[in-house]
Amino acid sequence: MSKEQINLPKTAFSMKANLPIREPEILELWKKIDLYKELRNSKKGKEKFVLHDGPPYANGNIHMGTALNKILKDIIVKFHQMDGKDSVYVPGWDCHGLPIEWKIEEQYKKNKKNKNEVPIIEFRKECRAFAEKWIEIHKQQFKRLGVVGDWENYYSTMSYDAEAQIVRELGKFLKEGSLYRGFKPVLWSTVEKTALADAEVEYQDHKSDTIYVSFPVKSSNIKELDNNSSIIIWTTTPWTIPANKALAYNESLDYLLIEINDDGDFKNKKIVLAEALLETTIKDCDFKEYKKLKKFKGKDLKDTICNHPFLNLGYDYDIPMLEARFVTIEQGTGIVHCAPSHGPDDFNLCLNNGIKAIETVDGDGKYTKNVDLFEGIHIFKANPIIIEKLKEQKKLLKNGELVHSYPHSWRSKAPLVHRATPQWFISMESHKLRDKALKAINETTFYPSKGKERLKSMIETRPDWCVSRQRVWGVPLPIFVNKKTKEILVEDELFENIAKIYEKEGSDCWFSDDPQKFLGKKHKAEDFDKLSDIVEVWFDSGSTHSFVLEKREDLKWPASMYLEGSDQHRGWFHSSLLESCGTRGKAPFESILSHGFVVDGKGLKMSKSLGNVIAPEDILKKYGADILRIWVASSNYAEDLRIDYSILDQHSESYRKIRNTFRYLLGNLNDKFEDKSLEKLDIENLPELEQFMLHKIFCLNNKFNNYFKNYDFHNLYKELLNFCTVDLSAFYFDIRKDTLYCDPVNSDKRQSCITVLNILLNSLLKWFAPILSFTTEEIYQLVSKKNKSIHLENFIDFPKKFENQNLSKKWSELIKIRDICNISIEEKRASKEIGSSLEAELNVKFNNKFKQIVKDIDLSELCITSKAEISFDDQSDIIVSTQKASGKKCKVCWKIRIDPCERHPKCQII
RNA sequence: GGGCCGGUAGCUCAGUUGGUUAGAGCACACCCUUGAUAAGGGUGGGGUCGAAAGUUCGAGUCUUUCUCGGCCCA
Repeated sequence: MSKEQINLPKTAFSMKANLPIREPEILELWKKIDLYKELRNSKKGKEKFVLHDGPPYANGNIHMGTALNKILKDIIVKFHQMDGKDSVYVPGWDCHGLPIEWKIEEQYKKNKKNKNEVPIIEFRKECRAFAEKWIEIHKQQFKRLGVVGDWENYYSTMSYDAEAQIVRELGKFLKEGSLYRGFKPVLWSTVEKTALADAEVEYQDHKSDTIYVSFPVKSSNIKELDNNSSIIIWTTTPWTIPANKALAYNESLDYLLIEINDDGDFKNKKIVLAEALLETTIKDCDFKEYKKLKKFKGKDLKDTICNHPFLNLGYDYDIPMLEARFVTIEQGTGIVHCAPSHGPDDFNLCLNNGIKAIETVDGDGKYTKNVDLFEGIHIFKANPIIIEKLKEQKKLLKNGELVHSYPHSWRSKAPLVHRATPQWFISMESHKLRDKALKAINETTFYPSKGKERLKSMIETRPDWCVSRQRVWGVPLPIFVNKKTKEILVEDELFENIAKIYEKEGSDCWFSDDPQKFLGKKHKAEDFDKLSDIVEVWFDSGSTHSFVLEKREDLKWPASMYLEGSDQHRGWFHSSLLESCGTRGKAPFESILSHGFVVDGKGLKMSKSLGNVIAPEDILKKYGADILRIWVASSNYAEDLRIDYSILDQHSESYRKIRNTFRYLLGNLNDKFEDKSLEKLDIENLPELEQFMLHKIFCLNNKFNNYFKNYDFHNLYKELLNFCTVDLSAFYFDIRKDTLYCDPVNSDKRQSCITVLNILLNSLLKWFAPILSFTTEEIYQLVSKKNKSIHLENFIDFPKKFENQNLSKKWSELIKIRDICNISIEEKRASKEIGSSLEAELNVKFNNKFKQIVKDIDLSELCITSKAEISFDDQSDIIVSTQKASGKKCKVCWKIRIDPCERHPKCQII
């Protein structure tokens, strides 16, 4: 009979979430109402927030890193939308490039098809289809995470518009003159006359000539290094000596200056070599008599200049000594001869020191006219000639042979060489690109702030940007070279003409159609060589700001934010910055947010061999997207993010707490939510506890805003979760159960509580919506008809009158008193004298100083006991004693009373 | 191998300019409740702050070395 007299919670919102089943239904709803369109309509004309999507590569299923990235983006986009902005999100994909080419080639190999027999056009079509297929798969996977965006009008780097604009962008660099032709070494087969990719290289044993060569010192900061001294190098490629441009040492190694006393070319000469390699070198060179003159650190070699061993044969340029970490004491002399045209290390070291590579060997393997004395000689026949010349110049200490692992062509099995081939570079210096980029970095906000230094130090030290690739799946470099003058054709009309053609039919035609089509009427095709290189893919994605942000009406340039993993400091952040600074003098972003990598529960990276890989799909099936979204929100993205099933289990526990908080609210509101005006609320007539809760809401909202402004989600989430747990569940909800269940439905006190529950429901729904996108929608659909979706709502602006610092201070004290009482109650519970706190009666003796605080407070209500007697004196602070409450238990409110229950006088039982 | 970043309770995270016995939530243990019930409440245990050395009256906070991990580069 008593059950009918109380107001128990009732709601259609189930305790069990069943997210893997329910979330797809919510996705259907969003599709049905066209949520993205609704979002745009709802904020038409409002200030825009544009998070520009860094395009993932359209290849392979998404992994945890991708999921993290997309969810983080979605959370931020939704926050700004609810903050009143038009927060536009256009997803994109990166489509060109080698990995897709490889995938298609793999398919060819499987089907015994020869790539060289397939027309480029056909090959490229297959690449395009492959990318398209993955875009569709990715789309579904991203949507399932709850990511809301313009999925119908996504962008891709292979769209005709994109390819056209990339040509225009390159045109800008060409016109400016900062895009120049240089040379860079690639692995080259002189048999097939082609460059080889890493995958086409096999390592086999090969017999090489070895030589020890002396480079006479021209000048040095080490005074003992006079004109009678030489630097000694060792190499297995004598034919690269004519291409030598520098010597490399390691600053942390110890070096020796020794004098040779044996008869021969080096009698009484001084030579330099690494101390650790003295013995092997002396032995190899058959020296018997020598003496050590000086020992010094590698760093002392700084600024030393040498002469080329062929100085007297016209090689009269300086050979600087450069510091390089790749110099080791494994073999040789601890000093490495550098031919920038014939080795990647050499090339990079020289490039960083302003020494450019030139074309020294042609496609057949013969020295070019750039090589004095040896022009026309094939490099594989050059070694004996070079060795002979070195002997003649008295620069050869010793020659020999060595069998070692060496790269060969997988097809012809011929040994390969590093050969400098023509490549296209964007200069960091010629038009002050580096300075512009560094300035732009200073004007950008970084989350976390350490990203700024990271990007800056990369830009400070990076060499010129090589943008050409000898592959086929990409945007062709729009370059014609005059056959006679070797000049590049740089004309706006040309670039615009090519761009217009690409806009219509894409860039495939570059490889198939008559070059005259691109040149127009002004030039004759037969006068020009048309390049077949393509643009490296980082230029593609670095240009997205130009064909997405600038071109689309719904976006803005620069973007409000770029958000990617921290590896993109070297990648997309970097290339976008350079492209934009080169063409527009400014960064294409106002802020950069970078996040760490997903690692396993122990902090190790995920790998198949460790067996610690978790796929987003597994999580969606077992937990649902909202749990994954909680994981994103609660992790500190400034560092690496750990995930395993125990971590996810923990987050599902938190989710249940949050879900039950909502369930309590909904149950007591009987699913009848009323969006009451906060301004009109008569706060002063509410009970103090309700006033205190409004104050709590107000403060939490302030914190919420601050955390949100700093994109500090893990603290924001923690704050929300603690609010649910500490302030609501264990405090307010627990205390107010009595009122909600047992007071008359329309009593002022109960109605005041209902008002606060309404406000709480509304607040929590909105605070959580960007994170718990599905669950908040589920609830919103249940209780609100105002909008079609929770995501169309705005955050609440709480009136200042909610704030009440004095009351807050008072209630903080009361909570401390409550804690003390609880300890006392617990003692009686432990000794089995009482069970429920309602079986307890408190006697609290306060110091007089508490009089003000406790004056109008019902301690029994605060501590959920049946009775509380208080008294005051001047002794100690607070003394609580608990005893079993005497009397009868009211059948309705379960309070134990000697007198009849004032609320339910007829329901007393024993 | 080099550069950068990081290591605080089982987990996710706080710890201002060095200043009392290092905090929160979750998890765990025990107890209560059975009118939020595959829920809810109470109490409690748990950390040589990655390791060592140093600076200091005093170090989770500063310095050095080492170690483990991550990203980038070679």
